[in-house]
Amino acid sequence: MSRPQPLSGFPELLPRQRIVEQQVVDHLRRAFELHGFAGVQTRAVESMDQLLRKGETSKEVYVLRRLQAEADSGEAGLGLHFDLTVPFARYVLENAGKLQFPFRRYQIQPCWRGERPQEGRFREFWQADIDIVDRDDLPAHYEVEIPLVIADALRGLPLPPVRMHVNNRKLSQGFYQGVGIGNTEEALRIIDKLDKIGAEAVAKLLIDQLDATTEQADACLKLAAISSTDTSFVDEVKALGVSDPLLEEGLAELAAVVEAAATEAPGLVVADMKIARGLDYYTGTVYETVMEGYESLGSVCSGGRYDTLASDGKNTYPGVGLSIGISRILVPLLQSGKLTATREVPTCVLVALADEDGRSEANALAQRLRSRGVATQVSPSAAKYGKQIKFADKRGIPFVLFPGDELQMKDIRSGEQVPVDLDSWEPPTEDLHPRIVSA
RNA sequence: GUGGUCGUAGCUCAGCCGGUAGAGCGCUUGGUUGUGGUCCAGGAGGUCGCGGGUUCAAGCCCCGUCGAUCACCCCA
Repeated sequence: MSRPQPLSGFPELLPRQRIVEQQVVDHLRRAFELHGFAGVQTRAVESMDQLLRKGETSKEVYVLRRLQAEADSGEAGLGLHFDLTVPFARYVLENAGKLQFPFRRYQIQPCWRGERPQEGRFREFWQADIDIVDRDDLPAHYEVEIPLVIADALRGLPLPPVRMHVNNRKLSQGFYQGVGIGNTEEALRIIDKLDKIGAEAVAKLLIDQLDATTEQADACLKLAAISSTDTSFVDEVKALGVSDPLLEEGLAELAAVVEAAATEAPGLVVADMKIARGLDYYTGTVYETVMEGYESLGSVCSGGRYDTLASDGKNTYPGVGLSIGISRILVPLLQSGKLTATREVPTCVLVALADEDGRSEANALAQRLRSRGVATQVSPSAAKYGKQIKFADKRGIPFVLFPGDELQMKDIRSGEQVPVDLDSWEPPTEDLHPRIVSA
C-alpha cells in the first residue's frame, strides 16, 4: 500500500475536527483578551542552552540540524521549544526595556517533545499559556487571578468538568523544614510520586534517601493527605502542630487562592497538599488540573509561580502562569467521537445550480449572502437537485438556495422550503457558523 | 529511550489445525426525467501495514521495520 501512514505522535485532524480545535482556540483567545492579556508569538526554535537552562529536567528536545552542515561546524545548537514558559521567559528578558510591567500575555502555539507518544501525549502538541510577570516583585494576588482566568476561559466550552488541584510550595517546604527535613526539594519530588507508588513506598524513600525518621515521614504523609475545597485545610495543617514562617506564608497564600476560587468559580479548585510538580522552578502556588472521566490523561492544565525563571542578573522577573494542554484535551475527545462539529465546512448556504449557464447568476447570489457575513458556496455542478442537496447534506451544510424567478431557501434538516428575500434573510444564529457539539 | 499487546475494504470487524479473502455500514448506479434522507435491485473497492524468512503452499508461523495502544519515564 502506497498510502502514507501517520507519524507517531504528530496528530493531524480532519476538517470537522479541526473546526472544533479552531473554535476552542478562538474561544480561549477571546476569553484571555477579555481579561486583558496581550497575545504573543515566539519562534519555534530556541538555543539549546536557553532550552536546557533550567533543566536537569532532562526534557526530550528535538534538535535542529542543517542538511548541508559540516559535521564539525560549531553552530549554535538550536532546538524546538518543549513548552511556552521557557521561550516566554527568554522573550521577557530580551524585550524587557519595551514591555510594560506587570505584563500579562497569552500564547497559543505548538510545542514539541521527543517522548514516546501515548493517549493524550504527543510529540507535537498545542498549548494555550497565560502568564503574568512583574519586575522584581510579583504580588500574590496574581496567583489567585490566574486560575480564575482559566476557569472563565474553560467555562462555555462543552468539555467534561475539570478540577484544579492547588498547592503551595512554601507550604510544603516550610512544613518539611519545620519537621526538620533538610532537603525539602527532594522531599517534594518524593511526595509527588504518592499517587503512583503509594504511601508506604513514599515513606521508605523519605527515610532511605533523606534520612528522615519514621515520625518525620509520617508527618509528611499526613500533610499530603490533606485536601479540601474550602479553607478548612488551614486548620487541618495547623493541627499537625508544625510551626514555620514559610509554612505560615504558604498557608495564607493558598487560602487566598481557594477562598477566591470558591466564590468566583465554585467547584473548580481543591486545595491538595500532595501536589508538588516535578519542575523545579516553581516557588509558590502550583496547579494541576484533571478532567472528570479522563483522569488517566493526567493533568490537562498545569503551572505555577516561578520567582527566578527569568533573570538577567540585574533584574528578576517573577511570574505566574498556567498552560492548557489543548491537544491533550481535544485529541482523545475527537478521536473517541465525544466531541464533534455541526458540519465539516464553514459553508452555511449552498446555492443550487439549475444549469451551467446559471453559474454567474448563482455566483452573484452567493456574493450577496457573503457580503452580509453568510458563508456561501455554489454547487459544483448542475446535477439533479437531489444530488445537490445530498452534496450539502454530506457536509452538514444546513441551507440550500434554489435560484429562479422566485428564490427559495430550503432548510435541509427540516425539509422546510420557503421563498426568501435574499438581502434580508439570515440563518438562525446557531447556524451561521459551525458549532462544537458533544455527543 | 526500555518492555508488553495489536495492525485484514473508506469505517467497525469475521477469517477454524497454514490450502492465495468475507460481513455490516459507507461509497456508486438504477428504480425516482431537477428536491436528498426510507425502501428495493445492481456495482466498484483489499499486493491482508511494509520488508525479508520458513514451507509444495503464509492473512495465519519466524525476524526486522513502521504505525496504534498500554506500562516505565516524564509531563500538556
